[in-house]
Amino acid sequence: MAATEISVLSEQFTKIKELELMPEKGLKEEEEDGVYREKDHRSPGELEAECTAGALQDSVLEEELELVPASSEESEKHILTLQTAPFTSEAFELQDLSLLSIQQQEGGQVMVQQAGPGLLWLEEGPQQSLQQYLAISIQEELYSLQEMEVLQLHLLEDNVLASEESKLAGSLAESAGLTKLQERQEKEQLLLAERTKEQFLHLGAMPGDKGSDEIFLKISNLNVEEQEDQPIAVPANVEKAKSAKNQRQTKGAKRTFCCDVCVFTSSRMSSFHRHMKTHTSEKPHLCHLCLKTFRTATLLRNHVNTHTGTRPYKCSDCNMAFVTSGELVRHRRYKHTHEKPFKCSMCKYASVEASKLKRHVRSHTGERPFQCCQCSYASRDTYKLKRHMRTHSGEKPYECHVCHARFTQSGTMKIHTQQKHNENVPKHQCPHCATIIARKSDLRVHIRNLHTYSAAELKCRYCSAVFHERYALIQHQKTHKNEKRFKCEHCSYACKQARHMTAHVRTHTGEKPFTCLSCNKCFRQKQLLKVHFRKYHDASFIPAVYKCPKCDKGFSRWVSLFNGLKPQTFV
DNA sequence: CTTTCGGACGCCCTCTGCTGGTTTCTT
DNA sequence: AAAGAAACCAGCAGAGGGCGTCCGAAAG
Repeated sequence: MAATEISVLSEQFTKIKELELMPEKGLKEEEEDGVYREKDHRSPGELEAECTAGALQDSVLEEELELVPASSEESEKHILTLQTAPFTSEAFELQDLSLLSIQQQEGGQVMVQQAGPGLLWLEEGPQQSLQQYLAISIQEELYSLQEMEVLQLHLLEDNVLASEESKLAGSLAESAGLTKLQERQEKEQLLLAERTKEQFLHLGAMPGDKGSDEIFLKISNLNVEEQEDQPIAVPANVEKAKSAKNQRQTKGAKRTFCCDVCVFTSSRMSSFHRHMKTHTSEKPHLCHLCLKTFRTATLLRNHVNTHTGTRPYKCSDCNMAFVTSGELVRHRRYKHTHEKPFKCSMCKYASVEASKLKRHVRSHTGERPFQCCQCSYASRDTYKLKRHMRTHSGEKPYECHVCHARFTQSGTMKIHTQQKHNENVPKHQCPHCATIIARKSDLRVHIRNLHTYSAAELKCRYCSAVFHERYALIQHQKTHKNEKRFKCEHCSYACKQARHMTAHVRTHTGEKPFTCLSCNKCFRQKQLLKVHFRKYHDASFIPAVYKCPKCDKGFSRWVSLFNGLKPQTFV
């Protein structure tokens, strides 16, 4: 590793050494909860064998862990392989791991506890000292647990660092799927390691108790020099983590090949090799049209079909055609046979695809796994969350082709276009009255407001009639519309409006509430006062004069002029 | 080794329905 | 002119259909 990198990492380690020592709590918990109960009676060698239950486990040279970095020579380099396994706590995330400390137990086992950000601490027990600590720096990224298995870890131990070479060798060492290429690289790295007399530490992780976020790392040294002719086996399988007993493999027993990158296991070597290819980026099949590469010839052929438009699987009932037979079968279920093999146990829903049933079941369970990162909204599927995110981004991807108004959802735009720019707009007739409403949802509001039975009595404003439906009340009140329902108590006068009756009643009472501020003269109506004020007190007021076109005589009111002309034909 | 098949995931679409602000009509 | 009611309208979310693609297991 370059000197500059060393200096940077040394600085980092300087900070690490300033941290408080971890308490022994982790050790005690471990003893109490019995996580290591099964292992306690075993020798370190057995423990290591348990860890190396991969295909090539027998070749691993075991060595009891030495976790005293201070005793290491300054030139010594380490490779730590972090072995992960499925955890009982689903909430476990790697960022938690990056906060862990590692406490060493007998036999090279270590317990992991919360420590400081980005650091892994190795403790050795009661006799703690800074010299006895290891710190592992994790690159500044988030990793899945699977990724952790191939993660390069820098072991910071005063001046001791993991080298780039160590990283490569470590990656190889942890890989149980040994392709030829990997094997070749491995040998090269082993030779390299031998030259530099590297010491390999193997760090295996195991799950803690149920519900616990703890993981347990098991560390052993791998002496490269002593296994140079043997492939490095790495504790790889997941079953080991689940049940130690099941992992033990004896001669003659059927072997299980376990992928250390994912949870895949197989009893057949060929299947295992085929699976391991999925973890490589090798895509030897090239599309000569777009230069895209594919892992298998079948995938390439299907892809080329998308270029050529070749869809060999044609539906006999419609014009649709598909690249694969599976697509055709599914299409026929959707469109023609309507076969729906996936049935909901809680309702009558059935679907063509399992994923649709899974999505549907969430409407029963209320599960909303897709949480918006900007608000409290969570959706039941990815599409709804994506659609919801437009409310935050303001994105309006749908544009009306006529008026160019933009919309967040296609359906909103569709109804806009239909009702704003189409002539043949479908209308919705209210089943209870003659009202026609453009939108079905608004018709529903109309029915809710006007045609829903009301327990409370709805009384007519003008008579004693009572109704239980708003629409009936309104219709009834309209019957009062043209009748002169305001009748004078003192004479036969009747009118349509209350304000007219108010003014009329004053003719009986003599009330004149409108007083001129200039001459104190009183009037029954506001309008009369207004006319009076203009005529007698407003100097700027110019009265209108209506002249007769025949004799040129002037009148102050149009009506007077009109009456004067009445006997004649007025044009 | 290739093909077939089914499962799974993702993307996009439509239909539906509710809500609240705005506009129009009525009184 | 003002107030209230009803219709209009856009925004938004729920539910589900349909298809493209990838993958692994099994069969040929």
